[in-house]
Amino acid sequence: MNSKDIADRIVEAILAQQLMPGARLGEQALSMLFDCSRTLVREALMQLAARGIVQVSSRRGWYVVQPSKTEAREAFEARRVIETGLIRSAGTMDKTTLKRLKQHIQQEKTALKQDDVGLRSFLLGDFHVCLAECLGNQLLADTLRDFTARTTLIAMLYQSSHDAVKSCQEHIEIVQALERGNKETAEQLMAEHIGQVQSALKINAAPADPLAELRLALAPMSAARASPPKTVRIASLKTPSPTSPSTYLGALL
Amino acid sequence: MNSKDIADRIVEAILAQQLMPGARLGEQALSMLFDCSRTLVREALMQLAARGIVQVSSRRGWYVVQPSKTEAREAFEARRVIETGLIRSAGTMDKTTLKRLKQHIQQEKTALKQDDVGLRSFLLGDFHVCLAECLGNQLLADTLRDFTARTTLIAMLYQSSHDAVKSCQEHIEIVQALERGNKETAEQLMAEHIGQVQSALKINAAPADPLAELRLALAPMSAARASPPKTVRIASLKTPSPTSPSTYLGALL
DNA sequence: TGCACAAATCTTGCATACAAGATACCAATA
DNA sequence: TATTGGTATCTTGTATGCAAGATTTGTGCA
Repeated sequence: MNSKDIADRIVEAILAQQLMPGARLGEQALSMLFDCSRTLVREALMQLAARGIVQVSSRRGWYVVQPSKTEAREAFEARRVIETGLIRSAGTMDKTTLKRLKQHIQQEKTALKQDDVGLRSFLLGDFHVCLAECLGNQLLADTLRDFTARTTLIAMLYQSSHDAVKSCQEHIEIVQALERGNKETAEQLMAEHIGQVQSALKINAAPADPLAELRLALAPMSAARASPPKTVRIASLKTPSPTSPSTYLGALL
Repeated sequence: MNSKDIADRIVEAILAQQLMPGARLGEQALSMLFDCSRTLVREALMQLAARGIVQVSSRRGWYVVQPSKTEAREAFEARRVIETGLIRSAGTMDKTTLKRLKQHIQQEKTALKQDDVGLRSFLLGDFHVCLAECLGNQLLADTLRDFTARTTLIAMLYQSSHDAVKSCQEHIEIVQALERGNKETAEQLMAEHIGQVQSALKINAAPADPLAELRLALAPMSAARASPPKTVRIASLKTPSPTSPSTYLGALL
């Protein structure tokens, strides 16, 4: 268990929407979880900070990033630029490569059927990384993984209403276009696909409500039952930056 | 002096061609140089490793990366994809932005006149980062800085014969096209510009020969003079991975 | 009750100590 | 001379200790 494994695990958890934006990543909690010293955890977090996945607030703690609206726009633009550009500059794809993409889509379908939300989210994002690898650029594929983690966080933060089934369908169409050798169409479809995901964001909604669950769990009763208070005071419940460590960190195991 | 400063300094030194590919970055040497403990140095190196700038060989040491031919191709393709895509997806540029770009080019010209090789190399690379910032995407600008560091290392490794004056001239033409609002031309020029830099590489030359100087300095005599030994034994001169630490690390001050 | 202030606790920041592997060096031997 | 084996040295890998700032908690007071 080295620092790279820890970093990878955290990124995976984000891609699977098991780590929310703003989630606390305490050094001690992680060191206990991965059964190692804080040193290794710190190294992993430093690497993730360099990749823009987490950030540290001095002597307060490490947190999964909460991209601002500007950062959200930039992340989607970055993905659009890279993914369409990669398709455009690609040569023709051989059979083996197409097979790999089709297999990936099969996995997506399976995850959709089984309603495995974590795996589904991971695979829908991983498709784009896989495609970049298939198009022969590992450097951009790695970059894209980080950017996809970012857009996944953005989707969680800005309450994306995007439909997973639709997303998968769009992946299918992109691969079909590539199979026909119709790169222009593929590029166009990819641009639209990313645009779809982006425009499904409620970018003006209250960003990041870590109390949503509590609110839902505690609020309703007073509304339906006897004399409700003038205003629902739940809003004033003290806001613990994230939920309890165990809730979030459990996702890493 | 925190780990970010150290990392930044190392990247700058690479962009200024003051750190060669394969250069050794000893933790102790750096900690003495920056007057801090190995801990901070390690954090910096970890961040740079995550960004693909340095790599560690287990219990042997840290080294500036030496991109393979494949990685070289990927890095140039990545830059081409990102920079042309960024121009394509950009809106119109305002006066302030154009002014900044022109100022940057003025700096390039000054460095060229003064024959300041380090500053020249840095500025020629930084132009692309600056442009990305001007086009309104900090995320891609940061990514591009790392990729530019990579291509700078590649240029050093594969003995680029590219002309700095020509490069600056191409920058001028790109900005002119942008000023005219002619994005298609700008995109085309950028693609060609990056292509020029790439094709100036001697990609099939012996990559990274730290002994080149010694070889040239010591070998010729025996060939022209009296009874030469059967084989020139220079090749068996022990190969010190890089030059002495002081030579390289001096560049960081 | 509400508020202000102080103490206790929690969390990261940084340095250092020691372990362990890799390399270089040196001597002994065929 | 060339090679082999062993030892010393160098370098990173990891854990831990302590300092210092931030936050939370608790307490006394009005």
